[in-house]
Amino acid sequence: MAHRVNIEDVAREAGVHRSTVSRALTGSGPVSAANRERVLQAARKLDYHPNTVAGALKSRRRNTWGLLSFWYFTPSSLDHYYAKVLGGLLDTAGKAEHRVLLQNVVGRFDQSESCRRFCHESQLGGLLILAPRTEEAALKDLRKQRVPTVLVAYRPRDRELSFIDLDNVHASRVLVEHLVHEGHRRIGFIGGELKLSANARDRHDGYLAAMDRCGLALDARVDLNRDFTPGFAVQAFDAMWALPRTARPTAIVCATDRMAAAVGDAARAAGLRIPEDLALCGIDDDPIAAPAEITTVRFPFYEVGAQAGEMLRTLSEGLRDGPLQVLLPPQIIVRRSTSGNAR
Amino acid sequence: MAHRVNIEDVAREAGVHRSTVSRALTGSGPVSAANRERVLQAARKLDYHPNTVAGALKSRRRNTWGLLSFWYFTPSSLDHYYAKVLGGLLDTAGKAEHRVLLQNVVGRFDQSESCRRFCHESQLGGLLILAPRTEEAALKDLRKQRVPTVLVAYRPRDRELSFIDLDNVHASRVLVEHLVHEGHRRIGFIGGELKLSANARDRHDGYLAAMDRCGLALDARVDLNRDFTPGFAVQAFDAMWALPRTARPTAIVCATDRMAAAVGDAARAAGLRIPEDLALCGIDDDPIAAPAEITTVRFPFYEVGAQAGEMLRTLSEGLRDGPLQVLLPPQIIVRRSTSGNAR
DNA sequence: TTGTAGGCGTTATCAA
DNA sequence: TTGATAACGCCTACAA
Repeated sequence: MAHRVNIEDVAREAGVHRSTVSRALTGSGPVSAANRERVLQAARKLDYHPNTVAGALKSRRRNTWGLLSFWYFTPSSLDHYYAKVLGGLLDTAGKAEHRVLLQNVVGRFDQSESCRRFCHESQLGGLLILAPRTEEAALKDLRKQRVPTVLVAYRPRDRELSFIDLDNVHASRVLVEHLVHEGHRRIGFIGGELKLSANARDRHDGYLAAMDRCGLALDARVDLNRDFTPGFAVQAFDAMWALPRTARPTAIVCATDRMAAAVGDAARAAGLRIPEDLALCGIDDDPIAAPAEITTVRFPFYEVGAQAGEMLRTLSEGLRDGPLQVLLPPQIIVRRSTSGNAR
Repeated sequence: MAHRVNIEDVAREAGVHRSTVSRALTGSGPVSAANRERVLQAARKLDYHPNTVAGALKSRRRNTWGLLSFWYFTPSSLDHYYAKVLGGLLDTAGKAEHRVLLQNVVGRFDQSESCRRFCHESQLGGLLILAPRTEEAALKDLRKQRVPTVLVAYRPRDRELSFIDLDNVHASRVLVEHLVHEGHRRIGFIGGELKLSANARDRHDGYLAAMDRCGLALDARVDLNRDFTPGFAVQAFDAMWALPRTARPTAIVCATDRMAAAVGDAARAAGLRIPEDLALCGIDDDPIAAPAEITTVRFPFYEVGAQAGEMLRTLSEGLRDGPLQVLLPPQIIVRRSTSGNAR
């Protein structure tokens, strides 16, 4: 291993004591202008970069944030979501002069143990947890650690935990309102398993809330929920189209873009024109949505990461006592599947 | 800040000296069975996790790898690529008991300075650089640092640098051979700017090599290269279709899936059937390729990250003197756009 | 304004 | 096999 230049080398080069070098470079104390200049020159000449690891050890300042994920990097369209969240976090971390350390855990694991190990071993100043499913029991004893923790893209039942999540209720609400604005009155919904998935529930709740707010009647025959597969979506569409003409919806909100795309294909195969005979929209802004020209809502993943970082900063500076809880609204993207005028 | 249990606490609890605790936990020296047991119990009881930061400082062992990226996390389909590479790297790092530290630099920057700072400040044991374009000049003096460095998804001119990249030449070669196998003889190519982009050159080179190997004649009128935009792809297709009937290609390899999709739309609009009248393929396995049913090649991004990690390990253990240079071949995915039988 | 001394938590090197 | 001691590179009192 080559010799790494350290603070002592700079001190020798500049002809001062190492504590003067430290003060000059961190600005943590008084230094004469002449000495500061000498130190800066020496540092530049020797290409000195302070060892922040050692610095953190002494100063007990924790300038590293950890991102602990329980993620399967399989061929899945969700990977872009991971990357964008990370991008936002990295930007915020950079501005706050914090490093970001990653750990991914797959398979069987003890979430609580993973968190504690990660925090302690790496001396984290903050922890972000990115997991499709989070074991809340595991998180309870996390608060005993004094490491600020934020759950990303997961809304815990325990109201004492900080989290940032996407507002799925808002998503379907906005879509229904858009459809109403386009003149639709009979609006159907095709969604996921309400009992198992909080996402499915939220997206469905938004539909119900918007229908209610707009004064539209609900009809169980056009509000079908089972799972997020495109296959079910097509079945649901077929069932709706088997209804008497006047009972059929003129527009359908699907819980995902992939479901909407599948319904679109089936509808076209049945001779329907989109959006003239049937308007369609989905949720997620999946890569499939743009080429399929499906109206959807896009979640601000980058913002999730960026704000998660801000939350850590707020929490660690003790600016807030209680937990921080944020829901980010999605942005609607109108495409041809709901509007003849779009694009 | 709450008190963190340290090695001294464990020593007191176990009734031994802290150096015995260290030896017992790291296995770096002799410890009696009885004492080892006592130490392990005490550690478990106190929920002790060694501060790896302090340990690394003393032992001068560098157990952190850095991933330095120059990446724009913009709404781009390339983000899934970043995530998959990262996934592979994290898995390898986990197995090697290394942490992964991230840094992303956007905008104007001095790559050389970024690298040195990152390595030194964070005491990295290895550095991965993930950048669409890498300043090679900046990397030259990186070798003076004794930090093992691997360029990811970039093939430098300087043959002394270690890198891992995707085999773009192989990609188009495989596609041409597939088309020949399907019976095509007149195969066109639509690609990017050969002067500016190494990717564009490689993909074009593979086309030329495969045509040559298959004994097929080249025709400059059906080998058009300008840029990677779908707009250009459509122009190129129009130009090819303006040719005399016998000069037209029966199949076209596009340098990207997005270009292929655009050509497919234009061709269908012109009344052609895909693949009967025109076979089409692209490269990248872009999210658009599956729904558009376009034959393509998929690059093993996860493998890139995983192998990049292995390369760092090899380099840091000094198992190899020279640079490590790896090209990973893509995998062809046959879809309807080239084969009536596919799917 | 500067230098001295001590310690952050761990591991390495001794001597016992 | 164990314990004492000295680092690692830096920061932070405090004293000069």
